[in-house]
Amino acid sequence: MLDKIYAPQEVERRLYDQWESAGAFKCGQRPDAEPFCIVIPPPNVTGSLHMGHALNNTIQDILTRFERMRGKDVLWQPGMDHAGIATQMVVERQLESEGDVRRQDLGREEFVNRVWQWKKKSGGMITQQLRRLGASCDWSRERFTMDDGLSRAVLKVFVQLYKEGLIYKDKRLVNWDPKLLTAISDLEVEQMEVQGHLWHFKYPIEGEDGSYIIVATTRPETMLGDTGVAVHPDDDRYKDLVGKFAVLPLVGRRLPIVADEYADPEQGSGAVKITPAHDFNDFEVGRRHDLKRINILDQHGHLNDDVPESYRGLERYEARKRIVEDIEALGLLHKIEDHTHTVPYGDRSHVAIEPWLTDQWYVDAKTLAGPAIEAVENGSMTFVPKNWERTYFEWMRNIRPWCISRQLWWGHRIPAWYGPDGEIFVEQSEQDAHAAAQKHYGKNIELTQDEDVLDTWFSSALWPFSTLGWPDQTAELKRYYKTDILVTGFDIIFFWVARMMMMGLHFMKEVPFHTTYIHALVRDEKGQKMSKSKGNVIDPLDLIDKYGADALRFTLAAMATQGRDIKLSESRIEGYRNFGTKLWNAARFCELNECTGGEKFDPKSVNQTVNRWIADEINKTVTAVTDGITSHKYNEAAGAIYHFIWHVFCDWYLELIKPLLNGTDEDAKRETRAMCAWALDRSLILLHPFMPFMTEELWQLFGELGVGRDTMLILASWPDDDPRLEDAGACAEMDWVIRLVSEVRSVRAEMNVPAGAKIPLLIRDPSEQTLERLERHKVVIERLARLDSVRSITDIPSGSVQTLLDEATLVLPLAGVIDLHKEKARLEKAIAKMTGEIGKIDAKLSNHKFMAKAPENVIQEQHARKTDAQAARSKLTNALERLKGAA
RNA sequence: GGGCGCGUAGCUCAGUGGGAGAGCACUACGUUGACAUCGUAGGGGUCGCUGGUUCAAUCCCAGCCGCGCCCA
Repeated sequence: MLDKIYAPQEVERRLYDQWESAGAFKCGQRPDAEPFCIVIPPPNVTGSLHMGHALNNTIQDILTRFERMRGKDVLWQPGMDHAGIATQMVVERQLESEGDVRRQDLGREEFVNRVWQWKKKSGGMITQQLRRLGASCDWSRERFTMDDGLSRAVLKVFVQLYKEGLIYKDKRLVNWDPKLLTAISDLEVEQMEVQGHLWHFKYPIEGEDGSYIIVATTRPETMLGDTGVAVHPDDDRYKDLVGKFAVLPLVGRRLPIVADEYADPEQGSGAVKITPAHDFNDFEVGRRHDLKRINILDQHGHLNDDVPESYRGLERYEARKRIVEDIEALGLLHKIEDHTHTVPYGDRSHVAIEPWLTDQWYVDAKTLAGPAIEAVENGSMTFVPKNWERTYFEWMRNIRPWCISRQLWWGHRIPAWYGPDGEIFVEQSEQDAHAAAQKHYGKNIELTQDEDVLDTWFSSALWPFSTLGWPDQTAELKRYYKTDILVTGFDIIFFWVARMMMMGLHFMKEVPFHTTYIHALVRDEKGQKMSKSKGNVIDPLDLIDKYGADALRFTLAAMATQGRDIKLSESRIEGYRNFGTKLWNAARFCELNECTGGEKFDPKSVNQTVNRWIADEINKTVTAVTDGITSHKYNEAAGAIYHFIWHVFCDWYLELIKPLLNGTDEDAKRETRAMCAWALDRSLILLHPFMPFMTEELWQLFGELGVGRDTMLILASWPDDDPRLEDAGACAEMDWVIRLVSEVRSVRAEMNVPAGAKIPLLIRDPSEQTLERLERHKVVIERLARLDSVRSITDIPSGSVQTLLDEATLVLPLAGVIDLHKEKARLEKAIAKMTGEIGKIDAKLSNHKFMAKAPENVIQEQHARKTDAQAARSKLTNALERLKGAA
């Protein structure tokens, strides 16, 4: 006997182990089958499961399990990335707390060792958490971006792109993080709006005593690096000054006054100071006018030795204060205004980023983007929902060089070696570099390797082919590339999707996946993105502990509507937990009634109307669930199986078959048991991708009760839509039964007939068909509607309540029981509703434009509706008249 | 400033060019041994506002109001 209560904690662990140890997740076991491959968006090795992962991986697992059951050779490729900055920060913090040790104290090699130790001990917690969610990844193929194989891919890609001129070293302004002491890419910078000030300084004009040009700035401290002043060429106020020089206060440097369209006449004074070494826009202006670049900051954001002595070593905000004071003391402070502007912050360090002039490595993203744009334009890769392609195009068409070097120790070290004269040798190994150097210099010479490592996303960009074995031409690479679908959130389109497209097309000559499904972001109740720093995260593991993984997964799937973010509410999860319980109890019913299957059974062979009906209903559900998943409308698929199990199978089918199961017709009993078992099995199959644990548990338990199973549910076959099971007649008939029962129940409840009381049902004006149906379903109708008899009549007893079912009038003789006032009110309400309905239809039918232009079937439909409504109203009116007569 | 999206029942959200839906919450009543994590019945919405297209608009179009996100 099934336990009274389903206990997810025990079941989930046991079944996951069973699946994994049986090799159910492994790819390559169906060599003749069509392959299906998803690569996981590699979570960060320092990370733990959050709601975004839960949604992302639930969707991937639904697809994976679905396609596996459809018979494909499925690979869900798991793994993690090494998260350069995040991981280095974690280990540095650990060293600091353990013994006040800095990484520099250990040296590079030892530090990297410690990171690997950390990874072994504490990294990758998330892969265990994904197991708790039920993720059916092929863990035997788990990869890590710092693995030997993936590192080899990184080396090969870097060297090849360098030799093709698509990677180069350049001295440019970068986004410098003065806390983490590394460059970061544009994407790792967050623009934050802050309340600041606009300081207006007077810069004296050279050789014109008492004459000034006023410049406005949000960053006074950078004035020490000014090398020019720009005004708009059309700005009449300053026309005379162009070509002259200003004198930089505090420093004394001569600043050429140049005409440049970058200067906005509306902004501030219309004149802008130019600091080419510390501002991206100024850098461009400086380049146009050949202005000097003077770097005044060190790596920590402190003033360096290229400023007047008294400012050297000052921290940037301290310097700002001092400079404003000193300018004011000189009488050169014109005014200070409040000013809201955006300031770049590091997404990891949360400190203001400095544009800083350094040597860094860049990828020529513009060139690589070409084919990646084209692949989406020509449909080789499609976004679902489609409108995300606009976002993709927008970014790709305006893409800038990608800064890939990082001043870190944890990551793929850049395979570039320098000779004593600065000559660069980029090769896949030190040995090759030496060989190249030997050739270049004609002798053996000492080389030093570049100190920097690569952006983590550089290796992630190779993920769809590096995880499959590239650069080796493995069987898996051949079989599973291109992969089928990438499932991810929109926040990662630039970071990852775009870059995988570029690298995949360049190195594999084919897109990495034909579809990118962009799912919602799981937000908090205020619609805010969940983040640790905001402290608004909901831990999915807490929800799994409380409700089970199945309930969480089902909730996420049911809410995964395209184009809308998910605001998660716990009551919804509770509701779907209850859905699981409902199924569990239905299964207990099946067990109690020996509906456990086992024999070979053809659902087309059944005779009972109720059984033909449920076969048709299941068939419809197969179609709905299959279509929902294949069209990525997971909410529709989840809704379809939910509705079937609860509101068709449990609410009606099980109730309708109770008389048969308790009856004496052995053939009908046998048939019904078999059909019921089959229907439950189908339900388990269709629900499995969403609720893998409970369905597998029931599948196996019923296998033990029946004559066993050929496979675990995870490997069972997904059904096809089967037209043979369609049965419109049975559906119409059972629909009639259901409406009859519902109608009687409704009247009883409104008339306050005690739930336990059995009453007679009389039917007037029944058609032949109605009489046949009544005869066939008499027992179940009496049972479900709590009736002691059902018969047809010609005269309506006084004091009866009447209601309508198609052509027939249902009469409940409740004299003495009914509340006349209530019944009168009920009838009047029903009549009013019909009158309203008729009025609306009449308005249409009397509109000659409607009659002239509406399609014929719509007009027919309106006529039919009017006829029905009129008939209904007339019967209701008769009933009301009779009631008045009785009173 | 540019782009994307959202305003439908008390809450969270589906949906459709021709008869307004779900889950939760709420109200009443609980029988017939699968299920109180449940059953039966019920109340509740001028589908953000204003115009337009159409025989017909909650749905398509425009504008407005409110809200969110991304990019500059």
